[in-house]
Amino acid sequence: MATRDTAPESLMIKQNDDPGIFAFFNEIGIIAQLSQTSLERNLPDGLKMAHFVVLNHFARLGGERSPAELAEAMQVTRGAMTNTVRKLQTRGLIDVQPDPQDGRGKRVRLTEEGLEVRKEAIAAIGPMLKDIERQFGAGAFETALPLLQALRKFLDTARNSPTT
Amino acid sequence: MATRDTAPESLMIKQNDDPGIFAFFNEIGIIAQLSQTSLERNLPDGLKMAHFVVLNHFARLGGERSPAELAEAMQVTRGAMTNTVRKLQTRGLIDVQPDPQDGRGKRVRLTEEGLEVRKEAIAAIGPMLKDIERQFGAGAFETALPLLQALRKFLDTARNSPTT
DNA sequence: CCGAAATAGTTTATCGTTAAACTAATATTA
DNA sequence: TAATATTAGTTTAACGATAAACTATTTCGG
Repeated sequence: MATRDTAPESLMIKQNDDPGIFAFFNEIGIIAQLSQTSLERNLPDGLKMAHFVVLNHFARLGGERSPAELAEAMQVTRGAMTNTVRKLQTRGLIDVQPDPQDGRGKRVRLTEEGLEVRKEAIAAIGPMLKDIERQFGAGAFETALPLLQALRKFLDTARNSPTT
Repeated sequence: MATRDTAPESLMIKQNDDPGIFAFFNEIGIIAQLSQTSLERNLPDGLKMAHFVVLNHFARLGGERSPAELAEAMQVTRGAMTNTVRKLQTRGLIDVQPDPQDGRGKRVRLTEEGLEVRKEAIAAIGPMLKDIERQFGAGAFETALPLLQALRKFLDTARNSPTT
């Protein structure tokens, strides 16, 4: 019995140990989730963001890459990139060849069909992005970008240094 | 044969169709992923962010909630919250009772052990957050927060309106 | 040169998430 | 009040991610 069926305020925290930085990461996580699912709902052919991002990388920067380089650029594990590359290859959106210089490696590049699908994808999600831009103003995102980029680099560095 | 073994620059995009807003979402996604795995590596007992966030919610705001309310607050599906609630309950970190007012519903609240574990979690990830704060200054995150919160609300609203 | 260490990529197990189908209970309304 | 619609919560299938173990090459050092 006792007072066991209410028990709320006694379990509350009074002190402010939820600084802005935690709220910040919290929002980041939720936005990432919501924006990803929103965008994927509009992407053609059940294309996922993981795939689109690779197509986009190639389309913007050209050339060819090893899977390891792609994993580094997208900041995912190589295992994850193995899956992404396999999916894109199966769909004919990228071309994968053994690296003639290195028996362990592979070389990946965009196919014309990949470029085409990427174009469709851009067209498909463009309106949604424009919508958001209209609501917040394009400048808002460009303003926030530097902090995000710096933070990303910091986290990436921290990840590769065990005891920091 | 043809010229099929180089094929790079012809597949490049010249026009700037990668506005800041896309880079923004790109960074958001990567930061979410990196920060989540970094934080989870330090959380006690293999506690995941999904679990910690629920504990934190209760600890900060007190009271009790239905699983549906929790799902709404965390911006995940109810199916996801079903899993999270089950895990937390199994570990004794929350208490789950049938809702006496509604035969379909449940009422969830924090246990003392849940509060304790949350405290340990805060202690475990605190240094990492402090580290980041030291690098960027606490103000940087508070400055960026309003945009993120507004964007989160926008995406949440858009999600619930099919044709926007 | 040859054995050890590093590197490229794959595989397996585990996990959290969404979407959609499903059960059970409550509201609505005709 | 009886039929219908809505709501709470669960379950299943599919998917992308990490982490860690594993294979196959290449590089490096003695």
